Amino acid sequence: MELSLKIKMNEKLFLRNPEESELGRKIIQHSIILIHKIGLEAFTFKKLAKEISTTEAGIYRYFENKHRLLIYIVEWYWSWQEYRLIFQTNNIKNAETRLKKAIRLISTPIEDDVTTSHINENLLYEIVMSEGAKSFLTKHVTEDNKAKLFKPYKDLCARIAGIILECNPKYKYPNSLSITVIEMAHSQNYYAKHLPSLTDFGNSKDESKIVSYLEDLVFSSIKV
Amino acid sequence: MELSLKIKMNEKLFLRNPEESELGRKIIQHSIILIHKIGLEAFTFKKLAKEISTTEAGIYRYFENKHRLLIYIVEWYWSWQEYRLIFQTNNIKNAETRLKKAIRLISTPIEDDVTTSHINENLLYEIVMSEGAKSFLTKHVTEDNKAKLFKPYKDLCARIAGIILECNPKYKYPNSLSITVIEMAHSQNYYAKHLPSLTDFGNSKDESKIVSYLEDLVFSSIKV
DNA sequence: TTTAATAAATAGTAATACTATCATTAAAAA
DNA sequence: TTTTTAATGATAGTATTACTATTTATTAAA
Repeated sequence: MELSLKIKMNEKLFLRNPEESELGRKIIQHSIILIHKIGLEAFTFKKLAKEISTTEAGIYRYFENKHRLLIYIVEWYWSWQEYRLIFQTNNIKNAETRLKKAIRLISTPIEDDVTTSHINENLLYEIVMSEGAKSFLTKHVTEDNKAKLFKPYKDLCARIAGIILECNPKYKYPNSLSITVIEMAHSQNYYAKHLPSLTDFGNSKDESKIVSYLEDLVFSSIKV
Repeated sequence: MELSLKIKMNEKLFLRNPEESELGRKIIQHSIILIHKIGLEAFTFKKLAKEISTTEAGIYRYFENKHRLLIYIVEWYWSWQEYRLIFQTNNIKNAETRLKKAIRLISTPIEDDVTTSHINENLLYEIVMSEGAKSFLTKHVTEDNKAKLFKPYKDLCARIAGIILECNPKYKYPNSLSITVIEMAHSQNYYAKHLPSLTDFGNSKDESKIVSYLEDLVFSSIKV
């Protein structure tokens, strides 16, 4: 059996669906590679076009601008994470076990669980870590939010918040705690790598310590 | 008695010290106003120059580029926060009381405690909330970090981590918890304002709820 | 086969992010 | 007082970015 995961993205994110053509998929694939390599600031449609032997205008036919493309790949990532979470916690009755699994999943990227064709989830994880926040830290968040562009992110947050509530129905801040864990899972990894004195994980790259920290944080808070 | 707080900034941040001239102070003052108004992306030295009736080249004599200017104002803010923390927790013996004070301080901006001349701390707080992370989310973090540009941020983190350790010397993640609180103090406020479903604070703008959440988070973790 | 739609290639524009030059003014040193 | 220095101001110029528009080529349906 050969599986191919296809995530349906919000149509407002693109002008032409990149999943439906060879060029479109190449745009996604190589924008991930290129943003990872040179960073969002230096990334331009012209450079991307060169990489995949098309023209700048060719890419503009798919995406309005690079910020929309960023939201596209970041939200694709969150959808993918929610899918992984659903898949991997399926059939686990115990809410605490599921919560632990969730924490582990969002803190440690690799473990390729499904072949998602042209998208390199590892690079994408690092992009989300270092560029992800930029997708909503703009003057037009409110509009973008109204257009439901951040739905996957909010869905994942709500799902983990749901598990938190299952563990302790009386806990008062499930959403805030959920987003705290999601954010910290990424930013603690970023700090460990680039600004280690902001963490207690040295340069050890030891992700299991980050998992321990987040588990401790969450389970202390909800007191189970 | 008239006090005027002057924070000494890392010299690598500027080409000419903006604190030492009328023009320099105007650059700082109006860059805060303008970034707050139109956002970092739309902010340019040309527009700033127009605001303060000087030329683009005039601003380039003070700052290499807008990213350095961003780091300057963001790190000024962290220095100012550390100053406030030291000042306001002075003479408080009890570590827990100090920690609570610290949480309250970084979560609620206003309470003008000192007249810092040309800098509007309120606007600055909102800039740090929405643009602050961009100062280190770049491809050149490592260099910038080596140049000690982020020292004020790291100092504040270390100071709060210190208080955490005073409360519980055995707690294993003082730095991570400290930076979690600092970050969340800002991003939960940002979410409450722009993406409320990611928090439990509705649109109520009720900062005291954020304080309660963060207090709960911290004191549950360190278990005192 | 013609026509209509789709995509690719080329060209062009306004704005951005700078750098360089030179003139003016004001303050400090000789 | 004159001279020197330093800061500012004014002007111009460049490469790149972020687009838009037009034309040309390709393919698909009538």
